[in-house]
Amino acid sequence: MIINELRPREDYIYIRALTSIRNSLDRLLPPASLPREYLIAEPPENIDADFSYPLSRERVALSDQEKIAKEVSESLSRDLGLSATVQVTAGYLNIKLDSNQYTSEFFREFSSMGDSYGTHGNIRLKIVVEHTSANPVHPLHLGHARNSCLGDTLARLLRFYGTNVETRFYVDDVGRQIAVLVYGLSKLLDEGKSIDTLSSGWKIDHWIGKIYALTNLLVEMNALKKELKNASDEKYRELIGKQDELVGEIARLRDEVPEAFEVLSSKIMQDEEPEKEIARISILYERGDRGVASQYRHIIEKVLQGFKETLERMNVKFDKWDWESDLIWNGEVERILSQARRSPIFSSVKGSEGLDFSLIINEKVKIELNIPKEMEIPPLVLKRSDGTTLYPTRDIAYSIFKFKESKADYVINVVGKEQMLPQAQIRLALYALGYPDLAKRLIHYSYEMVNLKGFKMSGRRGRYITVDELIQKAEEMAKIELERRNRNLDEIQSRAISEKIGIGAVRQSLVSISADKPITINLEDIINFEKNTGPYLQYTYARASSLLRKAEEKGESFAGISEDIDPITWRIIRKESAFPYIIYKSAKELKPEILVAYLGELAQMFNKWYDTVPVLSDPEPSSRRMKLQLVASTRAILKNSLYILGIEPLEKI
RNA sequence: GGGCCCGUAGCCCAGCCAGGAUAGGGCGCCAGCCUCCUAAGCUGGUGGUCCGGGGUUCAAAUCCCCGCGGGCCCGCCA
Repeated sequence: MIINELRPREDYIYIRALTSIRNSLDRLLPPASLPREYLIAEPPENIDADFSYPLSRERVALSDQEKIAKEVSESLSRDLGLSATVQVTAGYLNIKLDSNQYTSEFFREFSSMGDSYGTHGNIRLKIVVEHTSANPVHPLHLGHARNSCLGDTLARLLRFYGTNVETRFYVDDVGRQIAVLVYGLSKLLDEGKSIDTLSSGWKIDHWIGKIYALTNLLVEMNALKKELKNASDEKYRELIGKQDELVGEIARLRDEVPEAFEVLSSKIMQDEEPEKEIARISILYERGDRGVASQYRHIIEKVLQGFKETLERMNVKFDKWDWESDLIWNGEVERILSQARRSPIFSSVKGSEGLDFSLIINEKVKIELNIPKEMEIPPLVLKRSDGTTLYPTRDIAYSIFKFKESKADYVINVVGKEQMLPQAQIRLALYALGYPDLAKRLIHYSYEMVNLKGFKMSGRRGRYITVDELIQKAEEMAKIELERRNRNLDEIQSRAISEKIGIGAVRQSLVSISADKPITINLEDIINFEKNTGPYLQYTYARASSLLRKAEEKGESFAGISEDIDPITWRIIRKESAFPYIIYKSAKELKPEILVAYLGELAQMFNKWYDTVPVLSDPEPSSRRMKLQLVASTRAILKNSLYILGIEPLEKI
């Protein structure tokens, strides 16, 4: 999963050095099967060098090794005007750069680029990131938190890199789930009250989540009761067990929304065939029935309002909100269906209209569309027998819409791993229906599930931890930690800071783990404030900021570098000069965790340096000025990175 | 039954794509550091059959094969 078009900007010193070394190796060595820059790395700490390359893998004669060392050194001097001593030790080419020359070049480019340090210019590439897209039937929960943080961070990262990014939220308002909610809610609204009145005291999406879950459970109960009537003895026992479970779930919700429960339970349990009614509503909505549509939209807008509040707290914003139903009403979905009917892979699947991919699928197609070799793709049913559409059908239309409407080069769908198969089917459908290029540029950015220890989450049953609860918990913990330090902050300041720290903790932790690892957490784990966390970065930033504030007050200058650069300082400078490369790499590979890991290392180096090296009290002016420049560059890198992570920098903590 | 992913210290994770120097961080635990720029910090110590077994290679946590354990998917749900 990479964005192939992204290239590193060639005028950063770190990237120039890397390129120069790679070029000289390529000149003297036989062609390699992979770009040699991948293997040019920082050596272990006990080796006194800045870059190294494992020459032993190249099987070159000893005499040639010397020649290579000489060429690498000469080319660095020629290409960058940088003196370097290059030696071969233990099969490694070890390159040691002139730290003074390198440092002054680093500071020069840093000061000339200012706030944009680390970007790669404006790339003519449009990327759509669709993420979160939660069903508007319950509040955002832990799984969505991971989705939102990943999606939003990817969008910010690509934007910072220099591509043109548009974020989109798909309002999934068609299908059974939402119809269940409308069915239940309409029973309550029949009494003549408004949603706002009924939900008073609740955050609207939280209340609606309860109503949805309760409706679902009562509908299930209704069906179960009927099944019980004509069940055999053996079956009866099994169903009774299931009933007990349902009763437990319902009782839990009854206690939370007692008034709604009274109305819903009597009405739904009396209903002869709730499923029929749910299907009827759903069909009417797809047809665009005015009454039903206004009812639907009214309810969904309420839930979206709740989503927006939560997302705003997390610093997540969307450029566009797309309604699934619009794609049906404006004929986009019907167009897909008629294209499908004309396609050679159109077939009858279990008596319904569908696509049979077995006719087009082969190894080449699988590779092109990023589908695993061994994966079997079952046929895709496009329509229910009642004539309504299925989600993948609508999503085919939506995929094309995203490409067309945004004039996108890539569309990234941040969607759970469990939807791997339908996502693959959508790519195949695009491929088969005449959009092979779009199919190749539709990326399923998949992430694994988030679970709570000892707790099975279920939206349908109303069992989940909401993002709002998560955030609140994080903020409370941050506040306690903040106030324990005895700062004289008033309540307003204290709350403002702890909100930002709480979000920092949550956002950093959710993107620091690779997306393909399942997360099982307890709330205390996700929120911590020590090393390698969002708050640690915010703290480091605040430290750097206040140092610079003090320096400015004293009228210090930030120019010039000192004669001798000590090893700790040199390490940080090298690290900081790699920042643009890290941005390039994490953007190209769509891996924010690369950036996060880098930031943890940088912050740690800086804190270590900060503790050992006096800055403001350094009596030597040139050394003091260089140190201040280093603090400034650290601060700038942290600032840009925190922006990418959607975490607010704090000037003071 | 088939597929995808994960398995690295008591716990959480990076490294795997692109094989290379004694396998890195963090948490925890133990011992230190605030008359000095923010102690959400810093220093030192503790802790590893890289799930197991084969294979390829000068060299395997990394590549291949066979297993084991866990998660998810295989619906006219999304």
